[in-house]
Amino acid sequence: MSYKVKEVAEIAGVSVRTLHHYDEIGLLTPKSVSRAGYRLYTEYELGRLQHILFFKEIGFSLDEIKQILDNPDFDQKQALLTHRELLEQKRQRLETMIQTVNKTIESIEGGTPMSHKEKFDGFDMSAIEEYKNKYEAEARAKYGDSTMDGVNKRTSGYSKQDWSNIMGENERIYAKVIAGMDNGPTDPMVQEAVGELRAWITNNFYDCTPEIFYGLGDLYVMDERFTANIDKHKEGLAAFLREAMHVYCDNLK
Amino acid sequence: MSYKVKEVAEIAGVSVRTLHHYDEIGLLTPKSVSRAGYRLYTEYELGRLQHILFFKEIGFSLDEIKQILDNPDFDQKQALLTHRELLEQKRQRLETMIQTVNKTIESIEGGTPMSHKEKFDGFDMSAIEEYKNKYEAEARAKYGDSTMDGVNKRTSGYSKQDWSNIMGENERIYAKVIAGMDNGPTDPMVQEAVGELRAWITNNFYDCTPEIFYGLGDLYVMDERFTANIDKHKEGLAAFLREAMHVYCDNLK
DNA sequence: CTTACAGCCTCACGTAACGTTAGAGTCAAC
DNA sequence: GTTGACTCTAACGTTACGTGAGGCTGTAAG
Repeated sequence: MSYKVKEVAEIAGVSVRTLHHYDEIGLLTPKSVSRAGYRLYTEYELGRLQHILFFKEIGFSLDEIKQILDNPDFDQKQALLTHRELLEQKRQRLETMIQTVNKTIESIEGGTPMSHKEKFDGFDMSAIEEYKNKYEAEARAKYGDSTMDGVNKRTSGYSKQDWSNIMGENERIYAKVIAGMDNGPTDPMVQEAVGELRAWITNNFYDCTPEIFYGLGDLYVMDERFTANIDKHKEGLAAFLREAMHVYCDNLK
Repeated sequence: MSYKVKEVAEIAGVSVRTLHHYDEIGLLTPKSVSRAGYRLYTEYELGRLQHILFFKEIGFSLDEIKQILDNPDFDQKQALLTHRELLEQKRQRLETMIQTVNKTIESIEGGTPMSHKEKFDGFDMSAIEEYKNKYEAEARAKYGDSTMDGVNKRTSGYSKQDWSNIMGENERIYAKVIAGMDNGPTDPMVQEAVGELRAWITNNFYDCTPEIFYGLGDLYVMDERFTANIDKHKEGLAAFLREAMHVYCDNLK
C-alpha cells in the first residue's frame, strides 16, 4: 500500500508543497518514486510525518527535528528541557507585550492616562515630577508664580506620540553630554548640549530661566532620586551635568 | 544639526543596516543626503525612529507600523485591539506547547503522568464557583448586573484543554507571588504578578474592576474555603495576597 | 601630498518554512 | 482520444534584517 502526495497531505493535514519541501531538505523522503516521478509513501513515512508534526507543534525547527529523529541516541529529554526554557521566555515576552498594549489602549481611551513612569521607563518624567512636587512652592516663592505655570496643563495634553518624541530628544542630549564628559564641563560640545537641555525644558515644560537652570543643576546632585535617574545613563553624569550647567549659566552673565 | 547613520544607530541602539533597511522600504527616510551620498538625519527622524521602535517592540510588523505612523487618522486603538487578540492567541498556543512539552518530559521520565486535572483538581474552579454562588447576588447589587454577566456562559464553553491552560497560568502567577513573598506585598514583582492575576480573571472569567478585585482580596481571607484552597500553595499566601491586592488597587487611584 | 583608517555607499545573497504561480507531463475515466 | 484531476520541477515571494564584497569619502597623521 502506497500513498501519493495528495493522499498523504490529506491524511496528515499538511499541504503538498510541505511534503515537497520536506523531501527537498531530506526530512521526509518518499519510500520510492514511480516511473513517472511520483512520490510514493508508505505507512512508515506516515508515522515519521506524525513525529515531525508533533515536534513542529511544540516549536522545534525542521533542522532540530531532523537532529532528533535521525539520532536515536539524541538526548531528547535535554532537548525538551532546553526547549521549554525557550518557550517560557517567549511567553514572558508575549505577556509583557500584552501588558504594554493594554496600557497603551487604556491611555488612548483616556481612562488611566498612563503614568509618566510607565510612559518612559520611569526616567526623566519622574525627574520633572519630583521637581514639581518637591520644589514647586519654593520655586514659586523664589522666582515668581510664572515658573511652574501651566506645566501640568501642558504635560497633561501631551499624547503618547509627543512623549516619545520628547524623551527621545532628551536621550539624545544626554548622549551628547556623555560623549564630551572626558573633555570636562567647559567643552564646547558639552556646553552646546547643555544649552539644548535648557531649550528642551523651556520648549516642553516651563520657561527655564538661567536662575532656575542653575538651581536645577544643584538639584541633580542634592536629590538622590534625581541623581539615581540621571546616573542610570552614565556613572557620574549627574555631578558632571551640575558643573556643566553652572558653567553654562555663569557664561550667560 | 544633523546625524550620520552610525550616530543615529548608536543613539537609538539599532544597526546601521537596519537604518538602511528602513530607508529602502520607506519607513524612515533621511531628511537629506549629502553630496557624497551620506544619509543625514535630524531630530525629527530620531523621534520617528523612537515611535517605530516602540511599535516594533510590541510586535507590529514594519508594514503595520508604516500604516500607523503615516496615517494620523489611522484607528490606532482598533489596530491595538486587533493586535492584542493576535498576541493572546499566540500566548495560548505557547502555553499549550509548554504543557505538551511538560507532558512529554514526564512521559519520558516514565514517572506518574500526573494529569493536570489531578494537579489543579478542584482548585481555582471551586474558588470561582464559590465566588459565583455566594457573592453573585451581593456583587450584582453592589457593582451592577454586568459584573457576573456571561461568566457561566463563558466558562461552560471552555474545553478541558482550555481549563488546563487557564489553570497552568494561574499556577505560574501564584508561583511568582510566592517568589516575592519575603519582600513584602509592595515588591515590584509581586505587584506585577498581582496585575497579571487581575488580567487573568478579566481574560477568563469576568471584567475584574479594581473595586471587585479589592473585594476579592478580602474574600480570600474571610472565606475559609478560599483560604484553604490558596494556602495549599504556600502557608499564608491568602493573607499575603490580600495585602498585595489592596496595595495594587490603592496604587491605581 | 600621501598614507591610513574609519565611515559611508550600493549591490546582493542568506535566512525559515513554506505559498504561489507557471509550464508541462501522467493517469483513469468517458 | 479527450477531459479533468493529479503530479512534477523550477523559481520567485515573504520578514527583517545579517553579512560580506567592492569601492568612494573624509580627516588626521606623517
